[in-house]
Amino acid sequence: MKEVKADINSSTEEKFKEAARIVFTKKGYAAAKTRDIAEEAGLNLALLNYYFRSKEKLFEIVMAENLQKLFAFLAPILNDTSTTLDQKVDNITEKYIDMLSANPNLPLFVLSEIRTNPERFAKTIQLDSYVMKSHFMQQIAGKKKGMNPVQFLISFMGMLIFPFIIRPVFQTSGAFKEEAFAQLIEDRKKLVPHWMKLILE
Amino acid sequence: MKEVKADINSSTEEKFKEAARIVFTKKGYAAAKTRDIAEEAGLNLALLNYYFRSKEKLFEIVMAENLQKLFAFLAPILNDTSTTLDQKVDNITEKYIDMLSANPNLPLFVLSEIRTNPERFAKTIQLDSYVMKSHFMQQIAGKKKGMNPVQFLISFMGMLIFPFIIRPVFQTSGAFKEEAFAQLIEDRKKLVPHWMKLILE
DNA sequence: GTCTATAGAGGGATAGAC
DNA sequence: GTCTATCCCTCTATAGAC
Repeated sequence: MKEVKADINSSTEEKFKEAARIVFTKKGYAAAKTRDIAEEAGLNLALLNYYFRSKEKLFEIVMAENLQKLFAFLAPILNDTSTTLDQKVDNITEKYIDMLSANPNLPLFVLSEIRTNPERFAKTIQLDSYVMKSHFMQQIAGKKKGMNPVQFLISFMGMLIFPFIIRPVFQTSGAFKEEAFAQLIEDRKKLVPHWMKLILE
Repeated sequence: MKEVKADINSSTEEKFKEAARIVFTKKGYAAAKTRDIAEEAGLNLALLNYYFRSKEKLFEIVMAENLQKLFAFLAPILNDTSTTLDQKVDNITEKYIDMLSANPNLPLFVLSEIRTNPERFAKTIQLDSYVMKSHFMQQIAGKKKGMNPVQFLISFMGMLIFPFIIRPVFQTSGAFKEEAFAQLIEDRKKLVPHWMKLILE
């Protein structure tokens, strides 16, 4: 079914996946045409179906990797019983901002697709075990008695993710240059942990 | 859902616009079919083109009203020179959460469409005059010398908007019931202003 | 494995009767 | 103003040559 080539990253299959990442992320599933993807990959349209059978299948593969990027590496941090709450906040902030800086369009793309087609994700996302009942959440509950830990979680995630979501607005309105935005993001590595600790005190 | 008097709200044109709001918001521009909209409106497909000439035109009308809802009522609050910074924070929080509760899918829909087609919005959004240089931003700059007011603005907006954006994730993952989410949102009317004032101290 | 050509369905838009 | 029928282009997917 699949021929193993010398260089994985330049294989036909990988070219399609990379092109699909770009086109899907830019336009969304419905507006992305298989022709766009083939052109972006510099390859023939028929080959796309030869390798992936359908647009839908290719999308599922790309999206699975995106979800992996967004959620997977959080689990071990959230459930590390050897770190304090403050250390977790520092750690997550640093790692998440770096990851999002490398993939700035990921959050809005993933969230858009979940919104327009929730059924597709119903089985994929398992917040309950890894996040909602994590050591991290228990630490929050222990630290600040009156507070609902979910409130803190949503606020913290929002502090990290929202700037990337709102970026297109600043960009198209001309209110912000690319470099100014990058600097603003970088500054948040210090600001966000500081603020979140204020909230927890 | 909308049960107002005869004339305007039950006119054919208004039925299409209401149906378009629903279908566009649910599926996004590209995935929404004009046939879906006509069916949702309980009207004939040909009539859609008779009234709006094209799918694109109908979308522009609906989106203009959405942008109005999202941004317009902020301007007078942000530029009210008779209120303190704290009052503005309270005021915006209350009004914005109410508006978003009534239109929970609005933010993600609008942001998705801006992302997939930024050109369409380049002229529409004028952050500069009404927001970036507002009395609100000047008050922040005056209150907390070292801080970039934009950092505060993004964080504040994120605190208000992000829960609505992330909701589909909690919903599809089954981690949250509808009522639990509504309560969580309601609680934020108190929490968010409290937190934002901590950050400003 | 890679190509050209095309089948076949979907969907935006219009003609024309009433 | 509202309908039915239909045009016609676009897009996914496949057949079949090489």
